[in-house]
Amino acid sequence: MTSKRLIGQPRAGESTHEGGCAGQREPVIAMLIAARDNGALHGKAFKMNEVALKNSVKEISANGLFYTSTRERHYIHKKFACGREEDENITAPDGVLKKGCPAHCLFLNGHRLHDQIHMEVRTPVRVPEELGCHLPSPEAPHPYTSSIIPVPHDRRPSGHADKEVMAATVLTTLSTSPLVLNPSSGISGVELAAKGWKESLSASYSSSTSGNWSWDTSDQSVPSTPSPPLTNDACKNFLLSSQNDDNIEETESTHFLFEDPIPRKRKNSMKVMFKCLWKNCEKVLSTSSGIQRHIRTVHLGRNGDSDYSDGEEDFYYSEIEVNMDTLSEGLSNLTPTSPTTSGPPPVFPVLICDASRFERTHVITPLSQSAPSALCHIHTDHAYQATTPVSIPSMPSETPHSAERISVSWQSPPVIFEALPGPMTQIRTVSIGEKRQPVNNTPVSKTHTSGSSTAKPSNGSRKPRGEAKKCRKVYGMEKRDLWCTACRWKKACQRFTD
DNA sequence: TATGCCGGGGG
DNA sequence: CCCCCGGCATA
Repeated sequence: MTSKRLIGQPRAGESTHEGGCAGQREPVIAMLIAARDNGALHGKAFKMNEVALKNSVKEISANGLFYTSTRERHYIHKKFACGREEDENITAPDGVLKKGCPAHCLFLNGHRLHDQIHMEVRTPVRVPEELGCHLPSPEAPHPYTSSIIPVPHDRRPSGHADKEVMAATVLTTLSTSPLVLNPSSGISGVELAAKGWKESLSASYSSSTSGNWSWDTSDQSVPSTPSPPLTNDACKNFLLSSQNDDNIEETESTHFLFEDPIPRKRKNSMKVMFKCLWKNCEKVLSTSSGIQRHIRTVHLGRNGDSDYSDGEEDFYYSEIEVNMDTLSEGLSNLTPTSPTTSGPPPVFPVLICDASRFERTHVITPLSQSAPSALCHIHTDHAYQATTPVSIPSMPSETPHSAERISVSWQSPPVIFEALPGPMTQIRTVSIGEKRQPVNNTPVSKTHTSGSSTAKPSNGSRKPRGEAKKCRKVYGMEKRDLWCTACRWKKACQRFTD
């Protein structure tokens, strides 16, 4: 998973935990900031983040600064990382906010915090022009667009930590939920997510902050085409990893949440790389120092010999993991499966990597979490006539495995978020309905009953008898009224499919 | 032999 | 379309 480092995030070796800074309250707040002068943006609320901000942003001082804890900062940054990618799909009418813009603009009561934050910049910001360096492009992420604000550290009531994490998880999940993918709904993904947010969280987070937070999303919020936030690697991976609570390997995102500056144990096949995020620069180096040096010298135009770093480099590279094993394995599994296979379609990490871009992804199968059909034993008559396959309508059908995106789909829209009090919220996908087989997880997988390939293994038109106990066996002749309709009609049982 | 289910037919 | 059943294939 790709996770950008935060400004001010300690390097390897430094303690990142609270108190680890030995009294020096770690300045927090990495914010964002799209250099955006469009006044029309004011007032547009990015409600999705409203609650998150309420909880992540702990305090807002009179001068407009806000404080977070380290963990919150990570979360915030995470979201910004997501947002940034959204930005990449947007062509701002004013031409200001464009690809590569590192973050959004934060508004407080209609005023851009950006302006105020800049007055409090702790880190001396160097002006590249003064140093005679070049800017990669006018649109490239500008170093000044990020700021570090020194804040007292002990402001966070620790009791809220889990809620915040939960909030983060839910928010991120909502932003990538398949619900958002439905093109038929006129509601934007952001709004949907916001709605979910408010519904699920507003109760418990009534109003600890009276501030009128809003995120400006007027331009970047929703792509006109229903291209979902799924294209966002960062968000997606975050979601996926959070869904999979028993994921053996610690993903980058959890890693993120718990602020481990150094990847802990990894599988042998995992290779940690550092990728330059500078626009049009795909440089991938194996060491953080290397990538920092690269950024410093190549992009920031600083003296390569100098070890001085104000942390800006951190903002321009991301840590990625490259799993060679999974990569090859996943690709080899791309071969179509036999149409007679009645089990769950193969689920594998769909690792796509175009030549210059490495993205390690963990694709967690929702199938493992969906209830088996026998447990969702809802009696529906005329199930016999019902159509079995479930397809995700909004998934682009033309390129199931497009080179750029990872194909992930959920089997059923209803997603229930269980707001557990634990530090990590579990998110389960619950499928409802009879005989909804573990269905297509990727568009490439076949629809089980698709008419095209009924491809019988052998001659006859009769399909082999299933293994599962059918209604007749389960209920017996005496309870024939409990049978599914198909069984009653001596048709292929639709309740207990194999 | 019991079961699963296709094909066909009646209403 | 709903419902039923003859009859075949299979375990």
